[in-house]
Amino acid sequence: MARQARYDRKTALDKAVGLFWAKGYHGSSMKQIEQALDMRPGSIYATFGNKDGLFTEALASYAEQGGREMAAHLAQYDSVIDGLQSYLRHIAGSCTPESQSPSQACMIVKTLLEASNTHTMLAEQANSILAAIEHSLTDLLNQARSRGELAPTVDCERLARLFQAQIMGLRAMGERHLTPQTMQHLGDDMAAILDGYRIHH
Amino acid sequence: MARQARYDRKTALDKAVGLFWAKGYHGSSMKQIEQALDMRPGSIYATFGNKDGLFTEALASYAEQGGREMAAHLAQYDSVIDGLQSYLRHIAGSCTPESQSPSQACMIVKTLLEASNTHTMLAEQANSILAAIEHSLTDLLNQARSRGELAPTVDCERLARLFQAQIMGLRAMGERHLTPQTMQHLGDDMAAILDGYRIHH
DNA sequence: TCTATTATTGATCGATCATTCAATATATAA
DNA sequence: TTATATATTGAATGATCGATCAATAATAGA
Repeated sequence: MARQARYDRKTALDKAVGLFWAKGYHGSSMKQIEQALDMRPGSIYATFGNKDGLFTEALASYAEQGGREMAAHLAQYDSVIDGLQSYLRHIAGSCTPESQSPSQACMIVKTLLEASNTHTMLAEQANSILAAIEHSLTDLLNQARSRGELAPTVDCERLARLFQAQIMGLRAMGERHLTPQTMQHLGDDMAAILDGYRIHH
Repeated sequence: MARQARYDRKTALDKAVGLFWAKGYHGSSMKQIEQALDMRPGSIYATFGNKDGLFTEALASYAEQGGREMAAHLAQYDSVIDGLQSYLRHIAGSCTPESQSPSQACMIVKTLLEASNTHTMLAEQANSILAAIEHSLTDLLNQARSRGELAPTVDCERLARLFQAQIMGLRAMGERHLTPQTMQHLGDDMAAILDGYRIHH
């Protein structure tokens, strides 16, 4: 009974992620958004409400995809710690000059830092995403401890936050455009930290 | 032979740091800058050139002050590693809700992430400041190694970058507004990383 | 006091900001 | 085909952006 939308919502969101991840909320104008999504203002506002709504959906989409990628990566390993170490090295390795991603730093962290004093709603969204990641990391580490991968004395919540902070630091360092080898070394050094929490030394 | 300036340059820069550190480059409008500095546009432009010039000077001022504070902190300790560990704990402890600083995250890192795809000049400035910090950390660690504080096999450049990444991650986590105890634990856990590089293990 | 020099002011500039909406196009149901 | 419903368009909105500059104020030397 009606005309069908020319634009696929998910495709549009992916393009929005590409722009917002690179330039941030304040750094992306509606003009640039129109260009990136190949949509006219009316369509954008009809579909996503406003710039805030589009950013919110883009950030959620980014987080979901990131979560899926991390889960897929960890699924390749029997050992949780092996998986997390490999994940750190993988992140370090993907921070190369020719990586085509819009930015090396995490979009969630970029949003948290950009919005904390300018756009409370977005900062809170970033915060709750990070809390959810922290929580699922804690679960994962608790499983690892139960399985005997980690020393029984390990505080898995603390280790989860330490790991999360490593990712933040690693990816922020990625924005410095260091050499691939330097980034790889940093990933290795961060991975080595986890060895200290394994059982048996 | 001429009228004297009503505004002290350093005082104005401190106020600019307060605003830019909190809200970032794109998040701070000239209107807000006028208010923060209690200066009218003409005076601001006559003194600092333009918004970019003011931000550049503010960032440099922030970095110098940060460098002085870190040096003062380290000077309290005979051991370099002790000093760096204490510095990590100090940062963690200052990320409390009642800390009156404009932001918990580092302004240099905030600038790097915000400007990397929107304002190349500012990103390059942030980059070179971080490179300078990395370099002086490397020097410091090399001294520590010579003094027998660190294992002879330690790669001090790598350790300097690992330490820098810890600070980035720690202060980014500070923006999450976790409890003081949680932040303190994170600082402790990061400090513990350095123990692994000491001589004797 | 007068003159030269610099600082400050604040109205104003064109550009760009996010957003709106009447007009138009396209699809489905009848 | 016709009527209905939804999607798209793009010019236009008022607000705010960073920046300018002529007018005014204040200080110094003569």
